[in-house]
Parts: sequence; C-alpha cells; structure tokens
Amino acid sequence: MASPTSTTRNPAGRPDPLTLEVVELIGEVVARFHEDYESAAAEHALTGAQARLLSLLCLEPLPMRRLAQRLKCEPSNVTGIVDRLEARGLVERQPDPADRRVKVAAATPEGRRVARSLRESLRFAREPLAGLSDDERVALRNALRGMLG
Amino acid sequence: MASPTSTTRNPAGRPDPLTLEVVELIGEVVARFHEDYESAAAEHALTGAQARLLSLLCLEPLPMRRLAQRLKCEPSNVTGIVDRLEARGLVERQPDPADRRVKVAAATPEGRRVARSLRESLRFAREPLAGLSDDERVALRNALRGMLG
DNA sequence: CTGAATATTTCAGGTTGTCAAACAACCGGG
DNA sequence: CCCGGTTGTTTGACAACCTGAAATATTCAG
Repeated sequence: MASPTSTTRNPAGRPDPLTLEVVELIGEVVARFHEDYESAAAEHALTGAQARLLSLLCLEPLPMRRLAQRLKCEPSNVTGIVDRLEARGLVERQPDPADRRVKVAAATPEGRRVARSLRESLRFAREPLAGLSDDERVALRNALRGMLG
Repeated sequence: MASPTSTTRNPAGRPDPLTLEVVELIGEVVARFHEDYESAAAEHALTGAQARLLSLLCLEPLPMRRLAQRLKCEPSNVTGIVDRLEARGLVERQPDPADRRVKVAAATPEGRRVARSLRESLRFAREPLAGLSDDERVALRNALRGMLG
C-alpha cells in the first residue's frame, strides 16, 4: 500500500532496531509509572488495587460486576477489595432499586477526598513530562494516540 | 530561564490540558502493556513476577540481593519466586566461590529457552507500534528519551 | 578472637488473584 | 402462576506475592 523501498511497515517477523528501542523505552516508562503509582498509593495507606478501584468509583458509582470488568479481574476478587475500603469508610455499597441482586459501590465523601489527594500526589508522569517542550509533548500525544487507536 | 510568554515550562502547580491528556494516554498504554505482559507470561505458565525475574537472569546471573534490588522488593520475597522457578528447572542457585554467604541465581538452558519464547510472544508494544509511521516512531522515541533523561 | 555487618532463609500475616459452589433475584415460556 | 435457566454477589479453599522480624551462616575490622 505505501512506501516503495522500506519504512512504515513492520510485520512482526523481524523487529527493526528503532522499534526495539521504543519497546525498551516504553518498558522503562511503564516501570517508573507503576513504581510512582504504588508509592503514591502507599503514602495514603492504600494498595495499588485499592487506589485503582477508588479512583474508578470517584468518576461514578458502579455495580460490582462492572467494577470487575474495568479492573479486568473476577467479581469475587472485587468483593474483598471493596470490603477493605468499606471497612475504612472510603466506599459504601448501595442497593440498586431497579435490580435487587446488584450492589452499587460508591465512593464516600471521605473516599473522594483521599482520591483527590492521591491524584494530586501523582507526580509520575507530570515530572518527567515537565522536561519536554510543547512540541515534544504534542508529538508524544500523537504517537500515543496512534498506538491506542 | 526560557520562553518569554508561555510554553515549555510546566511547574507542577497547574497542569495544562495537553499534559493531562498525555498523562491519561500514558496510563492507558501502561495498562495495555501490563495486560499483554501478564497474559504472555501466563501462556508460558509463568506469573508476571516469575517472568520478570527469569528475564533478568537471562541477561546475567545475579545474587539474590541484587535480584531484589532490580525487582524493587525485599530479598525474602525473591527466595520464594526463585524457589518456584528452580522447582521447574528454569533457574538454579549456584554458590559464589568468593563469598560463601551469597547464592547466585542463574537461568538454566531450559529457562533461557522459555524466556526467549516469552520475549517473542510479547506483542504488547510491537503491534500498536506497527500502526505508526517511521517519523512518528522517531518522535515517540525522542519524547520517551526526554522523559527518562 | 570477638563483635558488627552482610546474605540468605524462615515464619507469620496481609492483599491480590483464581475457581467452584452457594444463594438470591430476575426473566421468559408454559 | 410457576418453573427452569440466567445473572449478580458472596463465600470458601487455595496459590502467589509481598513485607517485616527473627534465625543462621559467613565475612570482616579491630
């Protein structure tokens, strides 16, 4: 379809050096991101899983089932995580008037406060991003969009 | 020091929309990366932690202590992971002739084979990267380098 | 030689994750 | 209406990961 001689197409067969380097770099960024996320969560006495779940619930209340889908894990696993957050008053289970089987998990005001504080303490990508010029940030955004699209 | 009116500098104070979007995008890339890594590991009957440790040992044998440093966890944790890999013949503990306290973990030939197969099955970043042009890949590489520098 | 420091392991305890089974509630067809 | 199948949540048993403290063995400095 495209370029006559080389470039642009990279069929999984033989990874070119550029792609390899980018993969390597992404690996490092992922590692740092995770590190920072975990330690920011720990500063708020949360585990990574608890922080992710709480952040989700701060956007909107969700039934346990949907929560499991978002977190890509089994619903039975979500039960325990919500249990622990509920025991600390950061989350509560509400009955769903439309379907008495489902329990909707929602962040409490305290939970939202903790989540906000958590979000603000996340320097993970902000700090390294500060070292980039606007042009570089735009290029980065476009490349990332392309990867996800 | 730098730009007169705006751009380039972004002191953590007020995150601009561009930075916010990039942070969001990085979050998604990180999530996908992790997903793919875990499932690639699972295809080889490895957990994520086991896959990371085995990959490290394929570069060079390492004492338990250093392994813990690389994995950013406690040495007592490494004991168990190496135990399980050793039970499957993928890793072995060797005595260090220079210091009888230390045990050096090394990948076995079988371990190296599994690790190679694992590495090859990692489509995580390769596939999304395939959708990018060379120019975009170069821009992405430069931005990532900038973030890590 | 003695005592402090280091490398590894063991143990107890907590969190995350899976899977199978139980239970309640919904829903559609007789 | 009621019955059977499906769906949402929880519970239980189990494995892995992870931490912290204590035990053990070895090194090293004085």
